[in-house]
Amino acid sequence: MVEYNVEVLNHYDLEHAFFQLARDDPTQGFEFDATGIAGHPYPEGYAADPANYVGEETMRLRLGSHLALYMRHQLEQQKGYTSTVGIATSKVLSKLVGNLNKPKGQTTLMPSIVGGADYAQDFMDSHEIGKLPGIGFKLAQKLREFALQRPAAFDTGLVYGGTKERITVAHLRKHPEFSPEMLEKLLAGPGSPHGIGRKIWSLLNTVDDTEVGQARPVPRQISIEDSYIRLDTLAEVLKELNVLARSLIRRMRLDLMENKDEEPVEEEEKGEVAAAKSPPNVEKMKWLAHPKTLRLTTRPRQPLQPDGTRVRSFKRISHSAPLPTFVFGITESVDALAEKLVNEALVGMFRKLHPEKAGWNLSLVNLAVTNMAETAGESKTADGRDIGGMFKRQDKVLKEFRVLDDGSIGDSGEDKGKGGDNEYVDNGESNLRDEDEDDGGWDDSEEPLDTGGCPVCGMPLPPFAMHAHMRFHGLDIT
DNA sequence: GTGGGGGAG
DNA sequence: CGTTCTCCCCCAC
Repeated sequence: MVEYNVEVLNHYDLEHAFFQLARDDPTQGFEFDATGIAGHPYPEGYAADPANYVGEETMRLRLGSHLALYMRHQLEQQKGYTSTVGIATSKVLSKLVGNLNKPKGQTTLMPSIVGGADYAQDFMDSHEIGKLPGIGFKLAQKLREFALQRPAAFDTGLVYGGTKERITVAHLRKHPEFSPEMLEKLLAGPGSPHGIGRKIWSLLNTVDDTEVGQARPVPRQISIEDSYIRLDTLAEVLKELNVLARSLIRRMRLDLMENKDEEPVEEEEKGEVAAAKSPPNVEKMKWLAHPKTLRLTTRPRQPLQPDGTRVRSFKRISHSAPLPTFVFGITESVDALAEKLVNEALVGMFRKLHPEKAGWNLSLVNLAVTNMAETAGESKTADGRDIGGMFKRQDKVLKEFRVLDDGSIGDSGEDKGKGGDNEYVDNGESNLRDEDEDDGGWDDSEEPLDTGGCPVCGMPLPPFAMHAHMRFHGLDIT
């Protein structure tokens, strides 16, 4: 999963981008370059009428769609990854519409504009409750029980997920007692997030103010686990702990180290190749983060019932301890470090978890390191070049270059230029540059764009708006 | 900081 | 499809 910092688009950036897309995108409706548009159909002629063409939300969604297309294109060109994207007014809605065209597609949930209809809500209403992100098996069962006024049956024999009942969001919302307070009573319990009732109520009403977070340079934890048909002797456990510890230390070296001068270990370098040649370039490698805590988790198998059946349990128990610092040693072999870790830490931890000499039988063992103390001096985010950067490099140009607008294009409510003639003021620079033949007009170079101007008219443009802008010039570059 | 619950992919 | 493995966040103590 790749996260981009889309939130860095500020209003000033958006105002310009809206304007570009508004006039450059001649399709003005459902057929702009997304693979899917979900929404009530526009009435005949609606999209062609300039009066209907200025909603900020619509503009933002169009911008988002173009940006998504651009990002997917870049991701595939530069990294070879295909991807699926959803574009909507919130994270949850984006995620849900993203399901409509996959793989290798994108779908935009357009705002409801027709006769007060609320497509987002209709869309939300149509989902089975357990399909919503954030509502897992446990919450879904409670909600189904509430809707049905009886325990929700689920496919016996199937251990996971499956339900016979289909309770939709609409079903729940229409329930006479449906309210934040009621949901709080139903769903709150020890350990559950505070205000979960209101949160779920909002979610079902398409209200979701979850922020887009920054991608982290290193994970919060690294864990290795294995499951077992039968694991009930200490000797076997020690052997498995050794296997897991070796694997964990290799993972730590792979994910938490980087070459001092070069950039982090390349993806292709990870995997077996790099693992095989550890410790690699001992002198050049340094830790990006030092986990402080070691955690051992097991999942004991339930004892047999009197009737001979076994209750399947997924409850885990764990014990944590400070991570011995010798595991960061890079001159010693992985095998030696693992052996030491088992003897000096894990055996003791295991005894805490399972004091009895026998009688237990483990179905799973997990080994994790957590509490990363990140090494200072690293950039805090994992992003390479963020989206904001594409705009910021153009700031100087854009500032001399205010789009003068009569207000019909998106109402920002802040410092609009005066005048009403929709005129661009050329800054005098012409920014002709070479185009690759096959990139659809997008700049695939690693270099920051120059001013990113249109080769025809010189107008500064964010790269992902270039494609639409060329169509505006009547040049078919697809 | 530790231990457990719930969830996502 | 169901299962396994990994990772995430939240909370009480």
